[in-house]
Amino acid sequence: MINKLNFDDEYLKKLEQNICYNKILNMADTLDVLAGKWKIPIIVCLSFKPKRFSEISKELKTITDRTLSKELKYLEENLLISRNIIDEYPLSIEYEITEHGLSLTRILMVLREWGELHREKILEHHREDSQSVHKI
Amino acid sequence: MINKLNFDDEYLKKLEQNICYNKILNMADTLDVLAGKWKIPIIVCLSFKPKRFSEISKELKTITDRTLSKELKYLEENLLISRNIIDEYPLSIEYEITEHGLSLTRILMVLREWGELHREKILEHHREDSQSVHKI
DNA sequence: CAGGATCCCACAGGATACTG
DNA sequence: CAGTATCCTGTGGGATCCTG
Repeated sequence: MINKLNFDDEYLKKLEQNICYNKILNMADTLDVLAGKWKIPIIVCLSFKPKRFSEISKELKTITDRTLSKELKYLEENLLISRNIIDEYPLSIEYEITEHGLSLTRILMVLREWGELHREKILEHHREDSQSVHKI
Repeated sequence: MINKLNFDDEYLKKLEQNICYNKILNMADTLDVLAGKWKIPIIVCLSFKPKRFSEISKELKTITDRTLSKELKYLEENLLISRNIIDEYPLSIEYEITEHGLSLTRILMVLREWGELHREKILEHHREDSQSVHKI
């Protein structure tokens, strides 16, 4: 989670002087937690209520067991979800979003809002493009 | 930029009913704009002032020309930066962040803040772990 | 049911060399 | 200077099969 961006030493110094370096690292850390195809869907899926492995798998139908397993482990290590053993025999486990996981809600809201804005911008720009083509 | 998450049709329906589907897509779109090793550093680098290809390359020392070229094109297509031709002979081009690009500032702030919080959480958790080890 | 083990492919991004 | 073209490698994640 540290120095994913691989700046060279000299630039790091500059950035550090600008107090910029750690800021960029923190951004990268957050992106890391949300990166990939399935982390957000899993988080959203669990944000409604705790669910079991097979339930999540069913809801996100196209996810593979392997990937779901890895992602759940990752999210647990990052304290975003907890893995609760409900029954020993037969084995029954429930995944639940933590408070820390819920603190991502604000991020997701902001991401969603900007995504909407961005989509508008892009569409608007393409409309202008096709208009100017017609003008010619 | 559409349906990167590859849900199957039935799940899409459910999600659509929950108005959840488009929200997740918008989040994914925003992440897409920020994903990868270099997009944020480039945006931050240009957010101070317009710069030329070689200047950016120098500041982010370890980036390759190929990657910088591709990323600049991507960011331009997404209207986050503009490519301004300063001189024809000799060729001189300046990259400048757009207003839309600056609107990412809020996202980056929120990402940074959560990244700090997250780092604290993780470190705190590891401290607890090592304490309980010492207790034993 | 809740996963681990293996194999495989597509794609991001680095290294290097070349061009208008 | 401002890139493009080729080649190459590491990694995310799918497919498939296996286990406590």
